[in-house]
Amino acid sequence: MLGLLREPHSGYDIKKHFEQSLRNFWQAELSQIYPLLQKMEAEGLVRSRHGASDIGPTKRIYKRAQKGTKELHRWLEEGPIIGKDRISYLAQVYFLADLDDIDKAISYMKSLRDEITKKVAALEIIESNWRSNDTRYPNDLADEEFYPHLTLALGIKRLGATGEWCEDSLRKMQVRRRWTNAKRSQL
Amino acid sequence: MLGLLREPHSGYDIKKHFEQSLRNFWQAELSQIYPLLQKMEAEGLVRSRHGASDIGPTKRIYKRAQKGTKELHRWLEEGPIIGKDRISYLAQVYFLADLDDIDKAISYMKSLRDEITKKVAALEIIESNWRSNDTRYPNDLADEEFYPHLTLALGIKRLGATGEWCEDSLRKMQVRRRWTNAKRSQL
DNA sequence: AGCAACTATGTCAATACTTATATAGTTGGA
DNA sequence: TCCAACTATATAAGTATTGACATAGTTGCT
Repeated sequence: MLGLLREPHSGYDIKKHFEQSLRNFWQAELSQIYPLLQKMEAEGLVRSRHGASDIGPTKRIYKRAQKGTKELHRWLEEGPIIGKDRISYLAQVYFLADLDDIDKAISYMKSLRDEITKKVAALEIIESNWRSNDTRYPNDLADEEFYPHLTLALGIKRLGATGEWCEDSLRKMQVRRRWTNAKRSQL
Repeated sequence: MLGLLREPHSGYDIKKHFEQSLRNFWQAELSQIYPLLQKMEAEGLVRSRHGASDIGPTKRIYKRAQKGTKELHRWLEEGPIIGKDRISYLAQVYFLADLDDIDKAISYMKSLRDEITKKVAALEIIESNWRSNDTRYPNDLADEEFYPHLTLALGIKRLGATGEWCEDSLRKMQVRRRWTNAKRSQL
């Protein structure tokens, strides 16, 4: 949130950023955003002012204070935070054997593949819009776009790899099913 | 945890599983594990008994109850949980421009690359041990090993892709630095 | 004997996060 | 006119998670 508040934003705006560009690696609900903004203001990390809205109630616009910028830079200069990734569906794959039903496991993997395929397609559309909207692409992107674009590229690359892994796993699972059935009919 | 408790384990054992096989996609602290085991026992999802330890205090051994198995299967049959992934370092990359210092950004990316390289190496060692310890590899793995092995394979594949992306990004950043410096000296 | 490292269980306080709920104005369509 | 969808802020209750601390036995090294 400190990163986003280099530019002035309302809580509602911030939520939109989480739903759009940040969703590949982080998410937050409004009910987490609003109290956190208040807390950060109390700590002097951000400052707020009122802003009119074209529509709906008055906005409260937050912007990072000098102290907030310091804190953000401190965090960035600590170096990469690794080993805290969380991928929920892998926890499910890990225990798929428990179902004791390879057909259920295969349909799980198929729906995972389908979801991944959808997400890759969605990200590729975002990327192609980026290319066409910005004639300077790719070498002359502004700083504020360069790094977000890198994270998008990784998102696409990782999802692509994950999709391949799904196909690969499905093949292995199907071999396994045939093999298990053959073994069973020998009894 | 319900997945792990198909076999009897103590809280301490479970922590070790999180540190070993599960660490690529989930983690948990002992201070989360112990209270959760108690809660799950109160809910009838797991049962516990006492077990002697070769060393240290008496263990409390938990095992999944029928109700816990039902709950696990319900969760697995809900289908893949997607869009809740969390990758902390990408949040940092996204805001690297804020540092306003491409050299700092480049060293960030270099240390990210180094960490990724280390992790790939570590996972590859685990994978090669798997191959050599199990002569039946890869077609005849037991069910309980087949799916964990799939998640390991994805971990390696994704980290590999991430490593490539780091190199790629570093190249782009270095081009960018030269370009920015050239522009500056024109002034 | 002392100490570090490891096994083992647990609590407490604080922070992070989710889900449900309340409020209220605007826009556009049926 | 009503209703759905969207803009906009906020709180309450509950769950998840982390980090610090407390306790205690064992092993191996110095």
